[in-house]
Amino acid sequence: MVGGKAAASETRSGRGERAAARRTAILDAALDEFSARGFAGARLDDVALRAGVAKGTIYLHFKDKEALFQELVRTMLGPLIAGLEQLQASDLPIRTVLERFADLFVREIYGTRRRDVARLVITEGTRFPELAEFYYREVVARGIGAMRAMIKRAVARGEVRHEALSRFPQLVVAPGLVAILWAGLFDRFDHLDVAGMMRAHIDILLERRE
Amino acid sequence: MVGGKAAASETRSGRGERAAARRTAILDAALDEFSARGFAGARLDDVALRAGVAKGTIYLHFKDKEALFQELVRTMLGPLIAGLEQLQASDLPIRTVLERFADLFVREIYGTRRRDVARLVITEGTRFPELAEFYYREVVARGIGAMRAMIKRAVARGEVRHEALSRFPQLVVAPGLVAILWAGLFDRFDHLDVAGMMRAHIDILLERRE
DNA sequence: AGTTTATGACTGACTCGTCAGTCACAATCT
DNA sequence: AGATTGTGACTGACGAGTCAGTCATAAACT
Repeated sequence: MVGGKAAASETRSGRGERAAARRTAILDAALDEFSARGFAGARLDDVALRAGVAKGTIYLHFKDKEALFQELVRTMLGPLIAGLEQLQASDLPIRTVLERFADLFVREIYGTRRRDVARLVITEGTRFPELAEFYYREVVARGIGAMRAMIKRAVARGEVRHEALSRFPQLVVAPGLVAILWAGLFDRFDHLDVAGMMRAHIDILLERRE
Repeated sequence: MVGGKAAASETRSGRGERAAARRTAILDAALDEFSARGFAGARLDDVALRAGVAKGTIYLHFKDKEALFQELVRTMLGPLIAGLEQLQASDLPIRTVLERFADLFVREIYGTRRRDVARLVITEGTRFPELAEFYYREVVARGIGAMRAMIKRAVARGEVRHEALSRFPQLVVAPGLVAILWAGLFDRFDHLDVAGMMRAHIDILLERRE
């Protein structure tokens, strides 16, 4: 059992690594509990239990319940921003951009636990003005801005006929939101083919008929 | 004496009327509190205070906190269903239908407190499977069904070129959802012209360029 | 090397505020 | 009067946050 969690041999990985692993375990458990019960409904006792840690340990890593929640969102959604900036920079045909965007969404958000984090932002955002602002500044404003810039270029090139789209980039993103919420609320009654919907959406925006 | 609430056969301003007024006051107050703090975060003491009623009175009208919440949703969203059914029955051009639909949405949902109720369903739905199911059956399934039927007719008539739209009626409704969520989360940073967005959306769906 | 001392990560029983739900009594009707 | 409706102090459970104490490991010493 080399490299077992017991770590009979320590070398460089003594306390620091162990602490980081615990932090991660707590964040993982917190995501499960917050997703299932919401911020107010989640119990830190349960988070501790699920993380295999004593309740007090949580407070060694996070100031309080709210800090744990915010840290969770930042940790999960932060890395996503890079991908956004990247798309904006490129000067590809709009169809390619939108297809990549949809693909990124389905693979990196809808298909992962980030979907639950996104749902948490949506459902708890109103009660965390600070979090909503962070999310707006770091993700939404940039995303909308990038989208708007790309659409304007595409309109100028004649790739997109609907000039109004650049005034309402939200229209481009709307189906993604629906997908996230539908998954949590109604998928058990009526499964939604998200990838198919995104494809249809792009075809409509770009006026490809069938 | 069984049908208590319906028996308003007494004096014009009898007890039945007073009771109904109290019930309404409680529901109003509950909407405020649930909207502001979510289901778990709302306090019945505050609901009572806001309604100008003693806490015990709430329990004369509603079994418990959850029943109050569900009753609130049912009361506010129930009447809406009628409007939906009506649109479905008509055989108007698709553009007219969509314009009326958008108008109905902006005036009767987005512009009223029903917007908050809708947000509550979205944000709390996962924690109330029963409510989510009610909402799916009574509103979503019917709405999606009606929309699908109308789009199919429109496609057959040549009014709509995107056949895929009938497979994903969610695409038609998506901007409405975005509007509701945007209002609660980001409107203070960046105001969204909802009516304008809905108009643009319809133009895109129906391929009117500008 | 072995032995001792220092460190701080970790524990979990405890405290203390909070809040859904109750109930004995009061007010208001008929 | 009796019946109905309303009240708000009270209770019991629950859960966030604390802290005195434990123990594995690292550092210092011999």
